[in-house]
Amino acid sequence: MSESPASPLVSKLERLSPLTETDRRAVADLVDDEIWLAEGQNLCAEGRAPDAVCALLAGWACRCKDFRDGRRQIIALLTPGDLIGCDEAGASRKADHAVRALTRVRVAWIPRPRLRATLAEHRGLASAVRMAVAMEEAILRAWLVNLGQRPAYQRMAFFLCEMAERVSGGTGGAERFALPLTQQTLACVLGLTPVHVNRVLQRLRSEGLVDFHNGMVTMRDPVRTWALAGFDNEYLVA
Amino acid sequence: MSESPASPLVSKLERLSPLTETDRRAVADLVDDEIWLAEGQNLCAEGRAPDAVCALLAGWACRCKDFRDGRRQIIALLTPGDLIGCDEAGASRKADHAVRALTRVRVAWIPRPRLRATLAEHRGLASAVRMAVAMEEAILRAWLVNLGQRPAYQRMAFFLCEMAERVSGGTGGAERFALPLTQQTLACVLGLTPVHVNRVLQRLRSEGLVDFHNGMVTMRDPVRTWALAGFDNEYLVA
DNA sequence: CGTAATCTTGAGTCCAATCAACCAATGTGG
DNA sequence: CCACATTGGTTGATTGGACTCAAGATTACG
Repeated sequence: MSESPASPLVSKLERLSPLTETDRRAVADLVDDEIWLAEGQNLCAEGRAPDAVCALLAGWACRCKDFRDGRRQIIALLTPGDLIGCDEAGASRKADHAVRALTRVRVAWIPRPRLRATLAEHRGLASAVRMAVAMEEAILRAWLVNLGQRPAYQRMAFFLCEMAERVSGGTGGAERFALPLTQQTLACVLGLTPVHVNRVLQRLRSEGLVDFHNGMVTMRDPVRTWALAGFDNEYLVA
Repeated sequence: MSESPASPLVSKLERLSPLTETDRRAVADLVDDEIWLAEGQNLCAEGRAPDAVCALLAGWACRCKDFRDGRRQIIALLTPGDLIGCDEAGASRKADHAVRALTRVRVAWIPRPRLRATLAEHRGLASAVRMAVAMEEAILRAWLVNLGQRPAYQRMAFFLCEMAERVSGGTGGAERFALPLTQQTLACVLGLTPVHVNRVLQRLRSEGLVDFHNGMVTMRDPVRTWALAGFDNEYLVA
């Protein structure tokens, strides 16, 4: 009811497809329970069939594939407003990866039947959710290309360009933004070692392109950085 | 009506979710037009919003991201029975990649409104299609992990394990099967150079694990190959 | 303050890319 | 039918990017 801090869920969906006032209210009614989770907690463990959908309201999380030897690959980064497990098929498949909080996070649980009912009733909302799913897939494809084709330096540049676009939410790319990840976590995202991540970041800074320090990114020369990375934000627009 | 060569579309969907006889007939009615396309032709070009869905009936295709400098990354391999562009959101987004025939292919065009109507009417069919989409996503995640975490030798082994599972269609992994790709194409799949692909394949053969020759794969020691690759077929089961 | 993360730096190694031929199979046209 | 071009595969030598190992500097935190 309190309209003050617009739900990140609403604002993210709204960016993808126009919502009516009724749609917006329906979103607010979706939530069953909201909780805080500490960094490192699983929103959804690997191997379990997720019975509920959830929405990330605050903080950062990731989809993460862990190996027995301690190595891990981060498959996706999730930011406030992202829906987790909203594709219906998810209910009947064992999760092939975990969803884990990278910071302290606020999570809203949504009973799957309620989501289904709401989406059936509100076409605009359903369309926005489909767009969200499609964009998450597009990001996944972009990451695959990034890992497959770009060397470390450009790979990092590409990733930072993407995050600048994503956190700005379509307002043309943030030039300074919070990215609450350690260099180790960055390594898990990019398929590099922490040591190499460190060197690559230093090089980006010394070349005057991007500055990552203490979880804050500053895009010092977006144009040259885009060019270096071969970045094109097309896949992030609705 | 002719039951003889079961439509690959039906059999692939059936593997994911049980279909009624009515469902099966509905699938047959979906198709608008069937055509042959030559190797190298685009089923869907990058940058175009695909107006129709299509099904691959015969031959192999891929999702492919091309760069100006000639490099390319293959994002997914498509085999008979795969649906292309069936996620509804696809209609309103510019494609961030091309879908291209890797061999001569037979393609069935499906008008999007007709698909929508059919899925609305046949819940079992809709469920199977959702499963197909979910599995394609799971494969994409597995590829990301493969590129991010495994060195070339194990990466190739993992890929071949996956393909053995996929072509066998759940019957326990083919030990000999056709994989109509050149070593260059394999390089585009795995983010390696053709030269290195060649060396890796030779090593797999000389170690008695897998033999790839002339578009035919022979899994000589599946157990050791799975172990080497850290392969687990969980993500490929419905 | 002391302990633990995280970040930083350096030296050495190795995997995979690059560069450059060469071979085999296929196909084309004179 | 044979010269020739083309494509895909094979091999070797060399280079370089990223990993490994190891130690030190910083920062965060109880």
